[in-house]
Amino acid sequence: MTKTYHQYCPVAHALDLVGERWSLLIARELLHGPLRYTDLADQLCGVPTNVLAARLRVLEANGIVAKRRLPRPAASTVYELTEYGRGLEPVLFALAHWGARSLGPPGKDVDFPAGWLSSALRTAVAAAHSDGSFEFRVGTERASLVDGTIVEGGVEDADAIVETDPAGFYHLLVDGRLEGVRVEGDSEALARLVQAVGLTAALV
Amino acid sequence: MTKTYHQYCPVAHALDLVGERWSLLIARELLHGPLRYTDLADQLCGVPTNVLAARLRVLEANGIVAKRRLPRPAASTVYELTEYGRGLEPVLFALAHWGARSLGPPGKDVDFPAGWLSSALRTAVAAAHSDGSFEFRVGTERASLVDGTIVEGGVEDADAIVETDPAGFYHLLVDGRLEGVRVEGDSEALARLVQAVGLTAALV
DNA sequence: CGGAATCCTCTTCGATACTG
DNA sequence: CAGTATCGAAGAGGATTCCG
Repeated sequence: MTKTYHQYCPVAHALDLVGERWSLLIARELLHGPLRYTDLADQLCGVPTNVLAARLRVLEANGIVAKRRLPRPAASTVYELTEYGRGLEPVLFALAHWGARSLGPPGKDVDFPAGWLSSALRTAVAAAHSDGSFEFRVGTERASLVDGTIVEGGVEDADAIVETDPAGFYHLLVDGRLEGVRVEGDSEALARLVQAVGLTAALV
Repeated sequence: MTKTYHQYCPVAHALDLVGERWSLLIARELLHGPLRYTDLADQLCGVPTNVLAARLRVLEANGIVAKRRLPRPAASTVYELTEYGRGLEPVLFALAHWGARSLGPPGKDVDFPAGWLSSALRTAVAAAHSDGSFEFRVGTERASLVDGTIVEGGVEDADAIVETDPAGFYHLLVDGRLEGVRVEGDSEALARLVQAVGLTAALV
């Protein structure tokens, strides 16, 4: 790395490692699991190929990302986070919590990738401790929260089933607003969940 | 801002706001309180003045920083974080926790600004809940931790008094190592504190 | 086809000098 | 004190090309 802040400070040092453009978004993608170079480039959607290659090189040199050659028959290489790299999860959660407030609800033109709901749910409730089971239905997506852990798809005997659209889901978890949200079952449990998430966003 | 990631994602949006070089370090400085332009430039130590001006302009436009003209007799302007800007604290704490691990202990050549110890202590125990009172003595610095809140200077009847140098302080809180650390009083309470901090670093 | 390296343009950065 | 102006160097963005 040629450009460093030259400060003895953990924040400055962290930014020396992952503060360059695209680096944290690469980490965000790799948190979901290993990815090939091309898939990474696709999902980041807009990163120049030379920049992606340069970032991966630096991240690998700093022990944040590891390059692994798949055994057989795949015959391709994947990039994955090291243990230290996975330590970026709370950083990304904190950024997401902070950014969500000013992001605003999604417009109708936003198209979400498959599986977005469970990711969004995981990010939202990351630091909140919640009891009970909840099933969320947004568009064709299904994801559930069972005693604090995320489950893809529905769940039997959920305490509450929450059905809404992406904008309603946003308002529910970011503002605590229930407009456009249909709740079946224990709406008080949901209210407690929302409050826990909201408190987290405010406190943590 | 002319350069955005164009993604509907809270992380990408957060980085659109504070992902540019120097922005988060500006926020870090302003977390301690309002600062004048020149003091900000001094403490960031190396930021080009045009870049600092540009960052402040963007941060202000996005409601993260506010510019305020001091009433009298000071006749100068200060920059301070808005409420939304103060929401970056957990982001900076998360970055600091993550960065500390690979930062390594300070060398003898590092010179710390006055008051660094209480800041470092606050960052280290940010998310840990701790009981008891501890007084830390590092060089000429004194800072204390009383039932989870930071106090500048010493404290009476501390459960434990911890005396060490900056490198020992680093190892104590980052690695949980006690080499070069002298403890008077309840060393078990200190061990619990260190464990809480370490768990936090690993989990959160 | 996956995984880049190259070329080119444009913007930004860093350093210094200068001004209301 | 609080910035703006200037300028060379570095990095980003976009398209294309190359290699196994």
